[in-house]
Amino acid sequence: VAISGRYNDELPKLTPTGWTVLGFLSICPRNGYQVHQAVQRSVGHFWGVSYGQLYPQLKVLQEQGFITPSDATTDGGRQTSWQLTERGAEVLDRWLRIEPAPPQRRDEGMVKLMFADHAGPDAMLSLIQQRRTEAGRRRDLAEAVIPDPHGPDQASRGPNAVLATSLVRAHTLALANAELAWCDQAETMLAEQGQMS
Amino acid sequence: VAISGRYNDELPKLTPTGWTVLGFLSICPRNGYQVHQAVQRSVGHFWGVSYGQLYPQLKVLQEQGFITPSDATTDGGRQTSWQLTERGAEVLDRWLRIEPAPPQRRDEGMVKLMFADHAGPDAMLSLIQQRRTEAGRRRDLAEAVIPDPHGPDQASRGPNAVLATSLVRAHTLALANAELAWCDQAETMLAEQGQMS
DNA sequence: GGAGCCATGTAAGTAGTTACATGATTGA
DNA sequence: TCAATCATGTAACTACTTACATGGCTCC
Repeated sequence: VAISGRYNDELPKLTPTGWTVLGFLSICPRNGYQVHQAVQRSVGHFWGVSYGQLYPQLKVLQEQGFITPSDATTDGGRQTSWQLTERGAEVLDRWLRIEPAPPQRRDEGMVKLMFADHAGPDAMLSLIQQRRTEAGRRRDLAEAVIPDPHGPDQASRGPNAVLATSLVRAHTLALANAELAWCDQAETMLAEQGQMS
Repeated sequence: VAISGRYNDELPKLTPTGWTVLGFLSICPRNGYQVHQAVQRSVGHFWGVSYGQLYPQLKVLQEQGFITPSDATTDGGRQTSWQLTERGAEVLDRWLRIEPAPPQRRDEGMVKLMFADHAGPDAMLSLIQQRRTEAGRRRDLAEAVIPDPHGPDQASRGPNAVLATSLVRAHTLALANAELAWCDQAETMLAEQGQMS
């Protein structure tokens, strides 16, 4: 069934994390540790990358020829800084154009709230307050990140790169604020219910 | 090291999905298929339960003595309706009181947006529009669910049960609306950027 | 000379999805 | 009688996390 030499549009199989790593290396060369940091800082709350995934995936990316040790690895060579190859940039571009997997959420706190009436109003209140703290922290973190057009993450990228970063930040803020507003609403409703009984 | 007879506060090990199933059975007796439906309908967009998890977990729950075939299994016995045992209600209550796992998100679309400047403004726009459709669908679904105080899901539960359902619904709506608002904002910003270049 | 960060990895375990398989019941 | 829905399950696979292990560098 093979139509030889015509597999240009078949994407190599990488885990989602692998693609993410490739994406972060497309911004600037980094070692594994720095990739981890960058992920945490910028997309940490909707995409995690643990070391248990990171280093094996770096190896895979290299084997596929998508990344190569950077010229800038001036240090003794202990830590290796990785950069995209031309082929890496190519496949990344193609990956970006195919439809993303639908977002997944696993929100145990919300599930608990669904049944928390069994445990009484105090349990419900506690669940709401936990959300508030978490959402507040998320908002503060996102607010602290001011996209610096001259930082290593933005330099030598087009103006759209700054835009992309801003959009992601705005998204985090929008959702965090919505969550906080919901917390207020929820507490009010809970209090009202309490008065009636 | 065992202090005999004093392990009252150790919770049995179930997967998060197992607890969720137990929670849904605490509302009213159901068979596996119905649990799946109920989960989809009410918490589907932040908690999924696949059959590959569901049926094995039902078996575990039974082995632990947390659920038992319902008296209401009037049918020939082909499909079994499950209900909580007293012990099941007890452990559920304790599970509700311990702190929920932090929410997990895996949002590939957002990650792509982060790098989508490589692929051009059209790719960015497409990612935003996909989010819009998805968020719209989510909002419409949540809006359609009017908590019915007399339905099988609410009957014989206290007033707080209706409250809990409403809170979850409000949460879904709040986040979906925030997402939609962000989409508008994002498209505007993208258009502005386009004019400048 | 010790605390804390930088840096790289591996092994075992967990939680979950997908695809497959089967068959009964119901309504058009 | 055929399609759709109801109903129950298993096997293989995937992606990810946690815990562990190691060691260098830096600043106080």
